[in-house]
Amino acid sequence: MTGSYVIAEVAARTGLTAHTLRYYERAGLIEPPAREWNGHRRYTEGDLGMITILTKLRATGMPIEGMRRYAALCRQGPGNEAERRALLIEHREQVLSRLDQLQADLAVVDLKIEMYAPATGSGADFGRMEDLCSGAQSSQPLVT
Amino acid sequence: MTGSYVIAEVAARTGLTAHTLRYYERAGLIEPPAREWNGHRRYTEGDLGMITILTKLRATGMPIEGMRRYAALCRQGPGNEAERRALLIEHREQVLSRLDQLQADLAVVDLKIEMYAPATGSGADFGRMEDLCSGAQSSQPLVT
DNA sequence: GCTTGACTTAGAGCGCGCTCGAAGCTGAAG
DNA sequence: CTTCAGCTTCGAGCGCGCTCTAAGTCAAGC
Repeated sequence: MTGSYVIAEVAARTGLTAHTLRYYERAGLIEPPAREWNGHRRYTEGDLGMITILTKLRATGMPIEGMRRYAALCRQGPGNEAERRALLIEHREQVLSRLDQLQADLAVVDLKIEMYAPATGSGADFGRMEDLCSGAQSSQPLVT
Repeated sequence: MTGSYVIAEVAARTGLTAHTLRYYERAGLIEPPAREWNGHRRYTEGDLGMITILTKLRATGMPIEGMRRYAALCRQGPGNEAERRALLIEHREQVLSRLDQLQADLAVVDLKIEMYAPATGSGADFGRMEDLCSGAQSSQPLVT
């Protein structure tokens, strides 16, 4: 029947390790799930869903603290959907600008790759590498 | 005369700190630059170019070790352009697949955002959050 | 002459996100 | 009864990429 998983099953389904799941729980990202009589965690389908969305937030670069805040809102129950939404939207904005930056930086790498291209008909001669990237950087924290 | 910078100038232009520049040097990413009589580093225009491309590699998620390998090839001098190119191309592949994954994960977040949308004409009723993300994950290391 | 500030070195410390180890309990299999 | 696998807790350790401290040198300005 749908809806009861021991930690190893959740690990298998979410791609996290059992260790990480416990860590997330300690960190306040996950509701402490119900326990069996012997103390073993029993995760519900809903837990699984929450964990999954958390992994997506993590995968898109949200720091643990942000996840914690989102999880706190969810735990508060209905009524704060606007806040949750705002949190996610702000995160999305950040991801999008990270994506933009990433593509810009990658473009420079691409240019460099072309400079290394074995002599093609296009006659790409070797410019000096420093001509590639002039001007001050964005002085951002170099987030990945 | 273009082409002589003390460390603070390089820091200003690259967005790195002087500390980080020295660290990169220690780590084998940067050629130890020439020194003035008093021991102060003097970076050339070429150094600046190299550092800049390194920051692009870093910004696109290349680990220090990869940068070190690229820098080593560059330091070896001409003749290994194919190798450098291959290294950069492999990196590009990785960045591109990271971008894909990032977009996929972001799409899930977007979906979630829509679920939180204030009641629109489209009548988005609240599905259960776990319906969003079913199935096993990619079990990837959750790279950012 | 003294202070200030930019540089030098070696090496320690930190923040993040896990990751792992040790010791202990339980239930089932041999 | 023994062994094994899988869970439990607590807390330490780790890898990465910086980031900072301390102590020293030198040059210029007041």
